[in-house]
Amino acid sequence: MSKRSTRQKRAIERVFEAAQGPLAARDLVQRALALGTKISLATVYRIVSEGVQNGILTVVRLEDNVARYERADQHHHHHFLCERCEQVFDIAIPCELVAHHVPAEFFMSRHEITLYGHCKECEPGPTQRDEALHS
Amino acid sequence: MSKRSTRQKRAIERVFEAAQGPLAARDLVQRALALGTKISLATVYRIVSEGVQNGILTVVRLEDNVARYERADQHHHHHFLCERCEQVFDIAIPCELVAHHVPAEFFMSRHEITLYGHCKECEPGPTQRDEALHS
DNA sequence: CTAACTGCAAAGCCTTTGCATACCA
DNA sequence: TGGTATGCAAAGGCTTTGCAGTTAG
Repeated sequence: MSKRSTRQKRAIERVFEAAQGPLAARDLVQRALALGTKISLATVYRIVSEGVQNGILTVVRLEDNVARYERADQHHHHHFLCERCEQVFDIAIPCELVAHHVPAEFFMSRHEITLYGHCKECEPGPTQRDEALHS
Repeated sequence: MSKRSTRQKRAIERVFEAAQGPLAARDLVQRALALGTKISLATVYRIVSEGVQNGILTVVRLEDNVARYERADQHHHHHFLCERCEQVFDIAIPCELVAHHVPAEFFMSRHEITLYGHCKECEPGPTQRDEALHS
């Protein structure tokens, strides 16, 4: 459990409050910095790991292989990854029927639905990954 | 494109033919070895990368942060990750309605549905991760 | 004051890559 | 034989951890 309230923890809390979707460790560092609080990646990882253990945060892992974190106190939702700007957005999809189609030999504790594509701001074109490859 | 047929490539092909679900790089090495073909991790990664580029294979990334690969010539399906034995199983779930619930500001190119839980062989108990932590 | 926390740098895991060797055609 | 493919080891990206210095209470 968290014993002390520090500048860094308060900054991360504020960042999560303002967030529209799950955030990666480096996003958290940048946004904390934007709020005027310097914080290291190591500390971010320590804070979010504790948050996950406490059940305050959940981890979201999509295909791009970076862990993102979001507050656990939201109602159930799903995620959309824009493959151009690499942002993740929260999305709601009815999913009651998922549970009804699990074969009998499996015991499901939870599910994830993830959509991939691009968002409104991102016109069709090269992905950020492509850009990086050619720079 | 693949220019030559080598022992290693043939072994990996055979492994994929026998597979029941997506396989991680280290699984591919082990199973090729079980078929009597020695192969390095580097070569496995090169072979599957090429397969993905050619559209012969697809990548499956779940929450445990390892890339798994499977043949692309299967009809659409989803995945179940047993959090105990860390095996991934193919599963079919009707998903037509997913497309109907995408907000207008997103353009979806594909989706993933992933189930987490445990399989029949794995009784409830500590996960493999837990075991590793306490050994 | 002192236990908890932070930052830095090093290490770990998965994956990719450079380079010398092996091998298919 | 010539060029492709492989294996090893080193490097890269994300995440974790050890340790010394900092800070909350």
